[in-house]
Amino acid sequence: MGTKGSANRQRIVDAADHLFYSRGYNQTSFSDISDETGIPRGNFYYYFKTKEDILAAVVDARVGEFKAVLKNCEEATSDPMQRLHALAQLPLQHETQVLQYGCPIGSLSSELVKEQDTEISQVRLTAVFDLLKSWIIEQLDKLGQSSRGDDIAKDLLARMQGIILIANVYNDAPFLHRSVNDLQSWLNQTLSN
Amino acid sequence: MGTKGSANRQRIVDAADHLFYSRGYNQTSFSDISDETGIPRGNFYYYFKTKEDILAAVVDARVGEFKAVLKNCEEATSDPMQRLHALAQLPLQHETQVLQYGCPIGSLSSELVKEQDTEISQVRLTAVFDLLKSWIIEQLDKLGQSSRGDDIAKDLLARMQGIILIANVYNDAPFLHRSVNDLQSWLNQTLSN
DNA sequence: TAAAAAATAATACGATTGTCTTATATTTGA
DNA sequence: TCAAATATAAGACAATCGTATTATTTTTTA
Repeated sequence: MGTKGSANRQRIVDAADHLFYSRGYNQTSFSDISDETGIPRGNFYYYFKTKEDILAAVVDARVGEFKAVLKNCEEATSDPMQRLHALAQLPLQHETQVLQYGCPIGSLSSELVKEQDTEISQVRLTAVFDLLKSWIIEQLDKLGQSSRGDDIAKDLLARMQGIILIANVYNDAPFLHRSVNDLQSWLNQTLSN
Repeated sequence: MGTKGSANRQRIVDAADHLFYSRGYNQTSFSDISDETGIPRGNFYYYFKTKEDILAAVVDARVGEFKAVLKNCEEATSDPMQRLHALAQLPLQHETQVLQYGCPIGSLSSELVKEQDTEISQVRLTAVFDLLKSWIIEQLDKLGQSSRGDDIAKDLLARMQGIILIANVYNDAPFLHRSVNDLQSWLNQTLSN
């Protein structure tokens, strides 16, 4: 798998990424990915031994995507507070998708956490959450909140997840906007101590 | 379907309820329900025309379950504030299941909201959420919060969902307890105005 | 108690699932 | 340039899916 062929592999991952998000992991079949990429279904085995291997590649891809997003946040401003605000506002930048499909991390996680018998690595499952959490803690450290860092980070993630879930289920754009706004007030209030 | 037979129908719904919660709707097959009930797989058609009909019955059952829970809250105390606190504490009463499988409403909703092509009634999807929301609004009315009722109700639901999702994904009991506690502080603070 | 209705059992159906194999084409390196 | 490695294509595989049908038993009702 040297120079070529990586292209097709990437196309599979891209299609799977999109389909896992819009339809869910279990509801996405090899045929679906085949239809979207034009690559024959039976050919996937050359790139991935199992469907879970595709999932692992998709999770890795999302980790990469979010790393890029966070890097953007870091380059936009050096103020940790503004960075956290940027993160909180992230759902608004993907409003249409969030309202339609929810959070790409949260919805996938809540689907995969139910797969008890299969061998979906728990490490992989929370990989994106872990990335976000440690980044948040980094910012909080700079704000002198190192003692409460872990708790506040989890709180922020939980709030974002709850907001997105309700906004998604009810397809409620006004709620999403108002709640993100409230979330920012909460950030200001919580971090002013 | 007079006197008898309702028993088997109910057993199917009960098994499906449990399996949809622990494995998810799409990951639960007729064979799974058959294994759990002992009722032959091919026999389900007698009681339900399609799998979605079973889902509808399960959603109806959960609506019934939550109505009973809310009735309990009402009988325990007549104070709307204490009732809301009881609701916020509900996840702790089902701690083990919540940590393992998440919220029976939230996880199912976030799974079903991705089924765009099929004809899963959106009304049914949010039935339990709607029930909870209107009950919360009722309590808020009595607290003189009728103007902000809808917003606060959604906020409470969103917060609970976010807490449960993070607690579930990380299987984090301490976070669940702390967050429910924080949620109650928030209730007191929000409703003291 | 006999006919009608309801319930149960068991099996079959076509379609689709993820996986795997084989055959052909393309690219690479000596 | 020619063998070796890589990539692509296409189809077959058993298993399982939700659904449907038929036959038998049980219950109800007149």
